[in-house]
Amino acid sequence: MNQTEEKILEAAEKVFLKHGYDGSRMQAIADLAGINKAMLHYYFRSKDLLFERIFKEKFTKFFPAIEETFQLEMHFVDKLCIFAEKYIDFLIQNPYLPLFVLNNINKNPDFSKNLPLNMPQLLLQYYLEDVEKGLCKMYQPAQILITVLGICAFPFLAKPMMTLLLGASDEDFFELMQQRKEEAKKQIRILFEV
Amino acid sequence: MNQTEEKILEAAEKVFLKHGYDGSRMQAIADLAGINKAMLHYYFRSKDLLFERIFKEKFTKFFPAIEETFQLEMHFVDKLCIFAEKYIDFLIQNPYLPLFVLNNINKNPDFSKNLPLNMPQLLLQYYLEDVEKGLCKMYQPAQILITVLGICAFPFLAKPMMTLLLGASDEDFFELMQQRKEEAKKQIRILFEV
DNA sequence: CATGAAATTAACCAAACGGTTAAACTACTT
DNA sequence: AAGTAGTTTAACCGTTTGGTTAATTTCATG
Repeated sequence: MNQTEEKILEAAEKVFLKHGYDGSRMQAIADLAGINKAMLHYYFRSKDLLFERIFKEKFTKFFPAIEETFQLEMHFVDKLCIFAEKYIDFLIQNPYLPLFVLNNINKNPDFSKNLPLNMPQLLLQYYLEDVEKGLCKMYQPAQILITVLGICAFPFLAKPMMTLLLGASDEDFFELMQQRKEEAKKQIRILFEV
Repeated sequence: MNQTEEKILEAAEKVFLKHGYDGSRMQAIADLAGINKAMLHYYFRSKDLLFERIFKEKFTKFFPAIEETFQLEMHFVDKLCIFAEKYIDFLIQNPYLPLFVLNNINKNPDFSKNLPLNMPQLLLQYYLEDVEKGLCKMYQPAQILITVLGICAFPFLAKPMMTLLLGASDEDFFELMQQRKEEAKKQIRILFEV
């Protein structure tokens, strides 16, 4: 890929993730990329299209491919624990992803509707298999998704709040999330194991 | 309070909650209030001040006063269950509150820092009392806050996502949150009861 | 009913915004 | 060295934005 194009995408990602669509300025992206504003339009035509480019990628990453983990031969609960740990690890490196994605699903649900997304159905499918075998406690499918995603992603949605409440630095939060991995697995076992 | 002032505040609340600070237009607020745009500045001077007025109120509501509930003579877990039910009931009527508040804590942490807020310390204080008495499982204080708030508030942060995932209507989501109250209490008991 | 302060409006303003244009620069081909 | 297509820039454009102004309306008080 073109070097300039890459610089633009890197800058756009940072600016959009931090300020959201409405709060982002094309000039700010250009400045961060160290190029002229006209280049943004030369490569991506419009703010909308540049944003879509970034959002699609982030949306996909926020709902990760889970086949690899969930095809393993083990109990669903164990798969969930592996997933949780990996997912939290990923979010530690992308702490602003959840708030960004949720905001833009909220703002433009019709656009998000057209993006490919099979993670939730897949997760529920594997879940129900184990429930039928009596290997996993029964909950309503919707509650499963809320609970699992909430355990993993909520801390990151609430990161600024936690910083406020606990006066925690970025390093403190990082440490907290390291511990959260164990906490998440513990909770998942308590909630789902028969 | 002045009738016009009230109309402005009602309109501003709706517009700001839906579109956020950056996505909101003073003209849109004026239109919704059915008045001239200059009136906004006549009563509130600037967009910033009008927004602050709304945000302060929403921030306070998002971290509700919990003394009343937690001063009751019962186990902490039972208090938590009462709190969770009341809080979810409140959020059912204010579903966009969590995303709004979290976004603006994130955007302007310094401003939020100056707002009064004792709910978290209070909650932890009551928690630790019961832990010492051996009436409640031991967790790290920070994890308590994340877990409890996450159980209650995450579904509302994820509302647009859930709508996307499950194709749920507003009524479906309302029904889901009614059930969530029982789910939340169940989870709290499983997680905290000795 | 006169009057003056408060409330309300239409018209306006400067700055910021996303986007365009035409010219200039770069690098490769012949 | 001339030509050419792709890249980059400075300057510009029309619109939108938050905010202001001066004039008008409203209304309680003497």
